[in-house]
Amino acid sequence: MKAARKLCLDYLASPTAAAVERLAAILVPMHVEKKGQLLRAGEVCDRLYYVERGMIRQYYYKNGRELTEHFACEEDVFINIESYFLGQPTHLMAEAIEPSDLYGIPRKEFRLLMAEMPEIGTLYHRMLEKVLIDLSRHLDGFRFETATERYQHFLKTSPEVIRRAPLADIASYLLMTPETLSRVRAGH
Amino acid sequence: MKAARKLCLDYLASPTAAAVERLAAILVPMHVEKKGQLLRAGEVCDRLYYVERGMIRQYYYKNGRELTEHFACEEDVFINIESYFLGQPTHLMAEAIEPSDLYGIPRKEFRLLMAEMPEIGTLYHRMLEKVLIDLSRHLDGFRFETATERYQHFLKTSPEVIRRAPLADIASYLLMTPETLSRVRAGH
DNA sequence: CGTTAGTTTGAGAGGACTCAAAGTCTGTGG
DNA sequence: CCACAGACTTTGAGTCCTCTCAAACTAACG
Repeated sequence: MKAARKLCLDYLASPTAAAVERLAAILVPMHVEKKGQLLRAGEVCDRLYYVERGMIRQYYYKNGRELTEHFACEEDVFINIESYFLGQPTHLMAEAIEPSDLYGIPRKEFRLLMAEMPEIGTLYHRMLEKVLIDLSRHLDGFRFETATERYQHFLKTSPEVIRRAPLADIASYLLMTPETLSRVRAGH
Repeated sequence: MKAARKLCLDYLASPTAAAVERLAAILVPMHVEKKGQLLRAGEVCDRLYYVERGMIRQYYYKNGRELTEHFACEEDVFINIESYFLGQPTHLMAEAIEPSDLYGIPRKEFRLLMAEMPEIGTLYHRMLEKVLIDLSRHLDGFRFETATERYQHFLKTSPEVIRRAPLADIASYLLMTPETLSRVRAGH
């Protein structure tokens, strides 16, 4: 209930009590230990996630290399974009970097709620819009920036992740090797 | 009317006649000549765009360099993400690469329609979902790929753009200099 | 048909990669 | 509570890709 209210407040100017209540009713609380897998390759992700506590890392494999695609911290919503939208088996996995408490929002129930309450439809719009903004800013940070600039920029926008996530994960997220990140960090 | 129907069919399994009609009523037809500016820096973009004919390029300046962020061709929807969602003046501009016919979907009218017809809400969801999928695939194409690989991949997924857009625009879209793209294309 | 924008080619410099090895941290079991 | 094994991070050397700067070439448009 508390999580549902927080979620609504994050995305709606003045959520109604009814919306909060109905949303709370479909939220699925989850707990994952450190290094626990939330989602494995090949599974279909039929829920959206809201992080209440901890930190989640979405990652996948490419040419035998593990690449981190996204970090989600407290109060973040994260989505397995292709799998959730298209209902396809995912190549994107998710694991907890820290012990984490999450809520899942099941796709089907969420859709039904939207059809019933336009307010929930708006909530979903806003979530997607935020994800889009974040993604497009992240992409912008890659355009003609050096490894040092990418790191500095990320340090400014997400100091929490820098502090709490393993270097190798941050490195692949910032499109560089762990060696390069280590040197960048040392100021070489 | 024809455009509204096409748009609905692109995103909804079986759009109702009412939805098509109401959508058609708010569409704003536009024509832009080659090199014509659709949107200038500092303006607020309060509409979504649907391309009926031609090709549009979204771009911005970074460190004195012009960077192409997105190409939109026939039947594509494109959005000025930050400006449209946040109502802020944009740094992202848009110009026509070819003479183009577009339709604008004004934000306010679109929102009102959504509140009235859940079907239109779904239309909007689907549009955002598609933009997200495209963006996330585009980003994936940048992770640890060489200039040659980025080009080959883009050639496969968007041969039309390669054929019709200027080399310099494609180059910045693919995160390389025009010189590098020229060499890549020549197979050096 | 000339002027200008766009594309190609060349040479040299530098950032980031790879492979390799040393050093440091962390957690588990004795 | 300490010691050791494995994971993580740092440092080093050499290579290669892509950048920059520069100039030649080509195409497009008035």
